[in-house]
Amino acid sequence: MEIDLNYTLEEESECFNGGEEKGKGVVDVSVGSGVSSLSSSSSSTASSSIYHELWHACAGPLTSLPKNGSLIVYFPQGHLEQLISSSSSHYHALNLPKFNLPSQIFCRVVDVQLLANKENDEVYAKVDLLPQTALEEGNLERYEHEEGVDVRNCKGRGSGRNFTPHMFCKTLTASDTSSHGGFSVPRRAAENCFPPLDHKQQRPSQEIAAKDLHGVEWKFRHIYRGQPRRHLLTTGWSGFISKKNLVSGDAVLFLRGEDGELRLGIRRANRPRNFHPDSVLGTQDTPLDTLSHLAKAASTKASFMFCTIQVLKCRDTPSEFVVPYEKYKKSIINPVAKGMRFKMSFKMEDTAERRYSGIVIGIGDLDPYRWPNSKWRCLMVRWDEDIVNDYAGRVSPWDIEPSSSVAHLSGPLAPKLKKPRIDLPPTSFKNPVNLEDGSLLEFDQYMRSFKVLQGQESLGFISPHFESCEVQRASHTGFSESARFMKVLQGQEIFPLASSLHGRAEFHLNGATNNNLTYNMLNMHGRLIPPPGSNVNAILGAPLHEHFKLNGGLAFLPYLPNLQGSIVQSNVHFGQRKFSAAMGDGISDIRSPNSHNVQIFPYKLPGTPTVAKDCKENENELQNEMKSSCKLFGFSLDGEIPFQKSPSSGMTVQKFT
Amino acid sequence: MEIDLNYTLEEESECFNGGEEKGKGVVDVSVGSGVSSLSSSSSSTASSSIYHELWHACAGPLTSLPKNGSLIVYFPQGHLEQLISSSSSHYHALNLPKFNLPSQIFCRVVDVQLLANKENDEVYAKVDLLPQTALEEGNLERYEHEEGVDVRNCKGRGSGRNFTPHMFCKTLTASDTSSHGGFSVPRRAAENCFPPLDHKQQRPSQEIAAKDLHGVEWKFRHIYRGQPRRHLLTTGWSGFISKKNLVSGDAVLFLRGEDGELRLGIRRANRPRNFHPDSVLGTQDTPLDTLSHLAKAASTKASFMFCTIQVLKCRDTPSEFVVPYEKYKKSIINPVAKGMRFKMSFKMEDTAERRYSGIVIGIGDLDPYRWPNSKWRCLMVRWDEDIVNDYAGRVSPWDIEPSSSVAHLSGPLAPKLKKPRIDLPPTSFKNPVNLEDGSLLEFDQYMRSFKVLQGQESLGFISPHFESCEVQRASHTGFSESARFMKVLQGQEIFPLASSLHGRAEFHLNGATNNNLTYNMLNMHGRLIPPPGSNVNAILGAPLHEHFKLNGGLAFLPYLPNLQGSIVQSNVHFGQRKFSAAMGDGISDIRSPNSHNVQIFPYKLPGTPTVAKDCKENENELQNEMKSSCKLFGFSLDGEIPFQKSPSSGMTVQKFT
DNA sequence: TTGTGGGCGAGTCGCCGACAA
DNA sequence: TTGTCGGCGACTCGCCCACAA
Repeated sequence: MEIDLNYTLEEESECFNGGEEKGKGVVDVSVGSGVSSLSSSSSSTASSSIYHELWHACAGPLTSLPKNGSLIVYFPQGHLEQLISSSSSHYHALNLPKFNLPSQIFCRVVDVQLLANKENDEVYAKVDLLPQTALEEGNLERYEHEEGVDVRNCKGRGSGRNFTPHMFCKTLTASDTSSHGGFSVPRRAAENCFPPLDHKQQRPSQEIAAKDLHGVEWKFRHIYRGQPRRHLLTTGWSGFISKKNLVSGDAVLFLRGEDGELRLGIRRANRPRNFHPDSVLGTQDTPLDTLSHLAKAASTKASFMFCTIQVLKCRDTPSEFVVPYEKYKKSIINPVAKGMRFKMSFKMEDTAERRYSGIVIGIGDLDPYRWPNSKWRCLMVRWDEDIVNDYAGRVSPWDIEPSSSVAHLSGPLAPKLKKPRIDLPPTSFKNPVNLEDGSLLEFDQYMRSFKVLQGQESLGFISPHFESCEVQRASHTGFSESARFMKVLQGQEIFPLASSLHGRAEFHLNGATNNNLTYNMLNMHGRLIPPPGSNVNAILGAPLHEHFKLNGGLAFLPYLPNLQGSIVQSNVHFGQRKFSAAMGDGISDIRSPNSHNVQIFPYKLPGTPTVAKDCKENENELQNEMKSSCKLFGFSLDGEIPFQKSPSSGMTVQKFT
Repeated sequence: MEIDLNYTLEEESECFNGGEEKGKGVVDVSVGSGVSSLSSSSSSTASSSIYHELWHACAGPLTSLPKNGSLIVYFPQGHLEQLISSSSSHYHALNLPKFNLPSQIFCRVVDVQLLANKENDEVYAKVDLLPQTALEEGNLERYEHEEGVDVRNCKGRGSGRNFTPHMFCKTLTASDTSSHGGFSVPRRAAENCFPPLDHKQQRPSQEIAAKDLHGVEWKFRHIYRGQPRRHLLTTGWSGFISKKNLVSGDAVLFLRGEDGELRLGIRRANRPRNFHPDSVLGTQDTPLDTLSHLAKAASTKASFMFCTIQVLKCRDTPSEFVVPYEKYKKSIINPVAKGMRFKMSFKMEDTAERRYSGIVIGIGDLDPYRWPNSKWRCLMVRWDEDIVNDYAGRVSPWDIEPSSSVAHLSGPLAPKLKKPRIDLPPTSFKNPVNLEDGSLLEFDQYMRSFKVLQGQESLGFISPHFESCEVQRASHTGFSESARFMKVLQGQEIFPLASSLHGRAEFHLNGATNNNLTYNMLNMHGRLIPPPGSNVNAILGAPLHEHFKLNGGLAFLPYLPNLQGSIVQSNVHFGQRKFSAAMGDGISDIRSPNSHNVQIFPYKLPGTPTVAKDCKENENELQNEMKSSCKLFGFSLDGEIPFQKSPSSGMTVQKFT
């Protein structure tokens, strides 16, 4: 007899989309004696336990959560960093106001809830924190058995070899996700997790039902057929695939509870974030919410504080802004010094643990404007090996274990400085991070060596129009962040002069004819460098006549999607003259780099009243200015500069097509 | 010969979804000599003009825009109000920080751009404003021909009767939007707008192509067939419908330019906003962006300011926060006084204009915390007729025309006060706004009459536990806003004691046994009232044993989706005791009112250390407290109070199912 | 003149075993 | 043991007209 599940599935899907009758939208599994509001009939503790397991299975092996009741140190800065990197890119750290929050807050964890995003099934945790206002750093009595972090490992991933007998997790194949057929269940998995079939029948089949993290029940037809015989999920499967937006490479997992109840979850492949930029907006928490939330809690001295932690599966976005107090304390007791060598271990996706070593090359604030004197990622480090994750440039003191041997910066690095084997000419200098011997240079050392190589120290390189800025710090970190810029340049001729400076970022751009142009860009808060983890699809310093149609004086303004919505002031030194420009929120769409609509309002000299007043004048002046400057610096511009603009809106940068 | 457009349409749709090759994502039609970046071959002015028309056709007849070059007064407060009401409900006015911006800024309009949302084709305008810092109110010379607002009317809507010969607009029928067939083109429309068919053929057909606001070209097969003959769009149509998410009731419009170029636009039916709460998040502008933008502009005294105006089609969400200077000036010169009668005209959807009259019953700040001394909607008014739009309770001085006859409040209203024919007992008092004679009472008058009716002024009504609050204002406005609460109560027994007060909102709840309970609720900023235009799906004052399973002491906490994410502190007077509770961001999902997950942290008395510390204690105390209080006020609770909670997270309110 | 519905051909979905990795 | 493919039945989409409002 064939089982037709189509009708019931139709019902299910309606429920998932907008209905409210079955289950709660958000699963609430309190870690303590919490009641899972999804448990319908069976014992509440058993139900709670299987959800707990399902949640951790979905979260993956890398997830660590603070322990209920433990003392922790909470870093709002890190929290916001995570929120910003995970939420829509409309938010940018630089756009957030300064809230005058303490950079660290001592708290007790009073509740941990395991939740799941209703839109995309992404798991996250909500942690309620109770500030310990009476506690100051250090005068807190040692808490017995203070472990602070509750680590649960999900056993393995990928096909086969699951040591938890009642669970399996399979990475979806192309066949599994195609519209041509169903889901091929691994034999062992079906035998362990699904109810036994009646093998007396010729093609044994049954209906199986499994609830997801939201309590929504999914029904599938489970059949054992084919030659050779195999387990398949057929009817109902394609609906599941499309509703959950699963693609090959994602994984599904099934769990069987003690009572035989089936649960299923999904774990998406590590696709680039913002893959569906609009659908990820459905998250409940925005950086603004969190900030104002915290600010209010702080300003009113509320006894309770709420803090939602989004657990991310992406390895290089650490969610470690809730640090066990003991761990924090240890790192404070043994302060880290510049030049200190250290080790740090990373858990890998495959449950392995890798240890890397490195050296502390500086100590200082990540964001001195908003979070002065913060310990969050205050250590600038250089790794002995290449590391591409978010710990690349900066770590927090509690992340690392100091090594016994303390090296001085001038020691092991000096030899490298003496013989920098850089033989690339500057115009084709594509990747200055990885030098020939695979090592990394201190930034200023690199710069010096570079200048020596160029033999240009007194020539055009530091030309009269170069306004040297107060380099408060020029470190490997800065350099690494510059390298991020460079990574996306795709062969364009540009190299960083200095970056990650407090107050300003300087780029030294290479013109088409090997003449230099100093580009000085800073936003209202004095920082340009995108926050760690963000991708910059920047087009920096494209030669004027090659990539852009020049509609104004500032066609080389970079396209920085991360700055969308922020006000950026750029001061451009062009020849002897200095141009200032304010770039507004005109960058229209992240997903269409070709269609950015940057509005530039040039005002040639300080004091020039307005552009709107009389643009015609400025336009002509700018025209001449441009031409003479270009000539001065060796740009050859064929014919007239196409100088089109609307009279009142300044100028428009358009990509040349 | 049959024309197969499927392939080309496939191409189109790809372009629309993510491609970047064709056209700009956002149409830029500068009002001045701006260049439409969509114009490809034809004369730029003609192309610009037809886009201008298309934009206005899509915007509808109610849209008014500030004129380029004109002087205006800009009200950030109104701007935010509009942004908040149009964007996702994650934002709430009360969550926004105080930015210390001036409530009004004198500006010159330096550019107006007509734009369209890429996600949903919603039209909006971007207006660049240049603050006139030198100008103070009044010392600005009169500007010649200062009209300030550019009103363009889109001719009509709905089927038929279009007076613009080269354009038509048709509301889609069920057949038009079903997957069963194509689009039935009105005869006149096809003849006027589409290229003529070759009627010598038996079934004349052609391919027509039209560009939408984004410059994306849509191709359709246009055929003249059937018995009787009619014009149809077939191949290509269903793709358009599904890509644009059109449903029956929405409208499409076609425009033919001078050169024969076809354009098409859509105008969606006035569905309730937030119909697709997640997809509307795709808008570019968030309240935060705007606020920080403005704050920065103000703090850095930038010469330029950007201001994006989202033009809304919904009639009762005015976008009039950009006011022509002359209009503003007039309203200042002739100040409005309390008691003054006035007229005000509303443009209707059908191009008609209706005039309403009313009386000014008060003058004062809408939001004294953030925008003190603002003229934005500072007039509290009562209308002679029922008005349900956003002007119901408050208008701005420039919205109204003062009538010649100035009436005093005590005059015409006194008779009504003397004989309030209210004969509804308080327990069944469902709708106090519309009294029997259809008129409205002043709030305090209403309250007085009510008390007289009750004969309770010295009894339980103002009971010992009622903590009278500083009623800074009790006006019709306040009352009207309370009425909004009431509108959604659906027969529950509740009436407002006072609301829209500065600093707090008070509700007097009716218990099941006709005993009173004072519920005093305020958020951290001292305001509870939702912003105008928001819908409150509140469940206020539901009798304890009837609608809720009581898991804690505060089961009657209202469900207020608009407060999602905000911290609300509620002080509940229950018997002689006062309970305080902080409600966090636990309300989990707007769309599932049954699944709200309010977390309440009760602290019975000020000074009780924490809940987390030892909940058991408080739990028992609360149990007893609850019981005796209930007894005191005549609630009958059957058996034990089901007192379930997780030990550390306080209490949970669950809807009884 | 135009909205709705039945007829019906073409395309897609999804269940099946064959075959091979 | 299980991923992919061809075969093929069932279903839906969408073009056509009839019919009626």
